[in-house]
Amino acid sequence: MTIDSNQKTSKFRWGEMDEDENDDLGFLLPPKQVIGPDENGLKTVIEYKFNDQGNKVKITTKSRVRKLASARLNKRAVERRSWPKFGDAANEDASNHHLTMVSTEEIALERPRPPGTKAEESKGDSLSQLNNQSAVLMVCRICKKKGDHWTSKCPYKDLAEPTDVFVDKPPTRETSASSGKPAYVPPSMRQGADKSASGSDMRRRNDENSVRVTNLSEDTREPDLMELFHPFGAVTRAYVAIDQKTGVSRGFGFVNFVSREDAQRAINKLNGYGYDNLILRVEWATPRPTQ
DNA sequence: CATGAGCGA
Repeated sequence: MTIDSNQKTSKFRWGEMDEDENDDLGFLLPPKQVIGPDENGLKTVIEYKFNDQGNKVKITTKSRVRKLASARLNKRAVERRSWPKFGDAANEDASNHHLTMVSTEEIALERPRPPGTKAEESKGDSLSQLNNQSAVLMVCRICKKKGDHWTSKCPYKDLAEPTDVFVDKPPTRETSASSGKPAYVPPSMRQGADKSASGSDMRRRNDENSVRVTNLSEDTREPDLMELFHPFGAVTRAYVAIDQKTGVSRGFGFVNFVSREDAQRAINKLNGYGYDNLILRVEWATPRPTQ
């Protein structure tokens, strides 16, 4: 056995068999030529190889270079060369122009966090200032106490005497003292208005047709629910319950439909439906106690 | 397994 054949055996690799064979005899072939790309973006490559019969063949490959895109890319790449080095590269030898390196810097990613929690410690002062401001703005309309609670939370809410604020006593169509013009009365409050139809029920949020979805994967968000449910009909709301402490999904949510029929069809179709490797449970939600 | 947040002067 010669030294040559030993070397050949040691560097033999199945995947590169053809290339290796050509490499061995490559010195017999003319060198590879690359011409262009020319003004039309046409690039020509001429190379020589031995075919299966051991005959020398010339291979000419023409390819079109995307002129505009490459020009644009090059311009931006050239621009980047003038940037000052940053990160770990800033400490490297400036004469090393072709520096590519793996950074060992620690880059802190911003994690999802529960709403209302501080992003950074330094913002504590401005946050408490903000709280103080809203406490001053908070004045209960029933007991007039400032900075303690909103009207809806007033301890005297149920036994409070009627306030001077218009609540359920519509002004009649009489002349307003200040302007001399008739005071505006909304149509639903005018005499003879159909109280049952529009009016008070209209401005209540429609939380009917509320569908509860459980067994959601942790990374399912409201847009995903929307996408999943809106083919069944108009969706007024998609909600995913988020854990207040950790900020991650609690694995269930709600979807509200305009029409009860659409909601029922969604339940029929999507209950037991496989989504993100989990089997969804979709059923009617029991209405929330505080609505 | 499991039933929602925040609004507001």
